Amino acid sequence: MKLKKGYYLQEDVVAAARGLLGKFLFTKFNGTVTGGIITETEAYAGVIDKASHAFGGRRTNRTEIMYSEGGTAYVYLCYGMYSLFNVVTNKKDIPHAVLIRGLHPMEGRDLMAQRRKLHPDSKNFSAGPGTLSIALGIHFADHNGLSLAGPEIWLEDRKLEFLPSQILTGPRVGVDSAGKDALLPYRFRVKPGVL
DNA sequence: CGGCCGATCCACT
DNA sequence: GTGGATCGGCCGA
Repeated sequence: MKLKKGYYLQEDVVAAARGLLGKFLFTKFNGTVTGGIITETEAYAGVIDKASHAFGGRRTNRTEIMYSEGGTAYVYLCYGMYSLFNVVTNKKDIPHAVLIRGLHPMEGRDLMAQRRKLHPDSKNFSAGPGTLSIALGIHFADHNGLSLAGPEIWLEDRKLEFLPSQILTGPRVGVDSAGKDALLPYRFRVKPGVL
């Protein structure tokens, strides 16, 4: 079943990020569903987090989406060519977000492979934040600000749980310029081999 | 308006 | 292990 609104409203974005491991992420465009199990996430803790786009309470056209109510998609362009998909959490005006960094394909594998221009038997064709969005067909120009309660992009809880021993925790990727905040253990991923 | 830079990926060495 | 691709957002002038 789809994740309830209450899940997205939780105040602890780090707990939310950890909790999203094992949840399912789906997209449905042009009638075809693609998606799978979330295997890697990172928490971005809003105004007090130097690695967050909303650090210091910055509000711009781009970051405005992060101030939406939890349960909204924040999709932005990275390095000029990759759409990165985030789940906005917490109540309106608190710009928390969870970056989805890895997906284990479960449905629509053929279409996902086709979008990636890879063979369906390929491994790891949705294993990074950029490739994951390509595989799911998510694009910053089309899907930023979309509600996760809608028919195009949504998350489901299928009662898959990981043991603490199956989860790795560590510092986030690509945030070296965030000073002390770059060291925070806000990255969570399912150990290789578990799935 | 100009310049810098980024929550990345892949081909190539 | 390294560097190029590629362009919107942001900031300072």
